[in-house]
Amino acid sequence: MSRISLFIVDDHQIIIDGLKGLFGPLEDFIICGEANDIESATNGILNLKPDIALVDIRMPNGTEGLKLLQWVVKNKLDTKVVLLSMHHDVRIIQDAKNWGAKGYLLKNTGKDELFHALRFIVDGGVYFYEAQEEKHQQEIVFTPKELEVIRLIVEGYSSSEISQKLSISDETVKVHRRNIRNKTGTTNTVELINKLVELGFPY
Amino acid sequence: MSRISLFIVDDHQIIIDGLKGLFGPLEDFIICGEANDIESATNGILNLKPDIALVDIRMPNGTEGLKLLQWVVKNKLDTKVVLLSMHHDVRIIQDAKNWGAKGYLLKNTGKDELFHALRFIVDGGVYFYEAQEEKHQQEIVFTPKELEVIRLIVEGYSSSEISQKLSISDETVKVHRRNIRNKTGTTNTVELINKLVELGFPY
DNA sequence: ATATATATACCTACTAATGGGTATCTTTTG
DNA sequence: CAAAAGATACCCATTAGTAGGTATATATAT
Repeated sequence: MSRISLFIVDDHQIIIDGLKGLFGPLEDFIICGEANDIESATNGILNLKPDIALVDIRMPNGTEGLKLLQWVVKNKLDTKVVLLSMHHDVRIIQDAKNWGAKGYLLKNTGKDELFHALRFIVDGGVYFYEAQEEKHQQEIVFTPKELEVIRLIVEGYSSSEISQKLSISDETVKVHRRNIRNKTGTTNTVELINKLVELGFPY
Repeated sequence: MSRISLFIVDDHQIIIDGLKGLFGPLEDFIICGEANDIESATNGILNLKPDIALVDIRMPNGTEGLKLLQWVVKNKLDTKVVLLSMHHDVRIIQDAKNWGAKGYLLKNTGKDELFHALRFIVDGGVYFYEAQEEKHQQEIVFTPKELEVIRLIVEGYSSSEISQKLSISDETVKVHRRNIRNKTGTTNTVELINKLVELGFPY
């Protein structure tokens, strides 16, 4: 049986180098390529046809890891995409599952769990990190419309701008903002943004 | 000559594992310990007396790496502290230099530069990353008062709260805010925060 | 089917923020 | 010394955000 070929995509070179060091001593893995951005990644994956692409979700321009995932799926490539993230983000995990990712791992995952997950995925499994009921802070659930509003708030748009983009009244936007503040226990937009970061939201 | 002992502090286990993999094959380095938080780090450094502590600046509660640096310096330990960061942040680099750090490296530094820097530091040098005149966006310089105001803005305080904390008029705070917005080319607080993140500011 | 959740939109009232202006005082720099 | 930069504080006007209310329609779930 041939070695499992890995392609690593991360904008932080030190993580790529670190993963190389991690996988170097292993008999059953080989890192066949790497990329620091999406364009290089698509080229590399097309040419090298790796078994697995290990992709950092958060890159300079938002969740580009998801875009790469979508590209792989749309092009019907055999490469299995495994996403790496700093945070446990239920929404992104759901998106990733829906788009056909084979795994979602946190960057503070230990190497043994990483190896286990990748071998499991190559054998046809999927491996998604699930928070183990750390319900000391009960999960905040936003409605779909609230999520749309949140994404525009964090971009810096005002309520009237958001109302235009969503084709609703600015009064409605204000209601959504109020509900979002109440759900998050915050009293102004900056506090809200800090809370969202704390929840691992913007990545 | 004995091997250079390294102690790694990072809240992301995968980076620790990655660095272990990186240094594993090297004859002249040995990783003698690791920690995911400040308390474990102080214990480990006290007991193991490593030559170098490689410390992630940004941890869950702000720039804790700087706190660890200060602790090492205040306790007059022989361990040399080298800071790792995601961003090139002139203010933090200056703080780090003032507090006696021996180095400041970006996480997207390649492994060869990392090795070179650490050997250089062990030999008595210092190694601070300097942006190589990427003056396509000219550096934004904030006055000391503006920096105080910025740090309170990003915490979520209103102008009147900031005025109380700084014992100045809220009208003066508004002036500082206006000047800060003008310097950064932003028109509201959320845009400002996004700009600051882009500049690598809050870490 | 009735209750719940979601989305919509309005109301009032108040506070905060933004974008201008002028002016004074101090410190630093040439 | 004169000029520039920094910090202070006020003026004006307008927009934006916060905090509460009611109300309606629709879809979802018990």
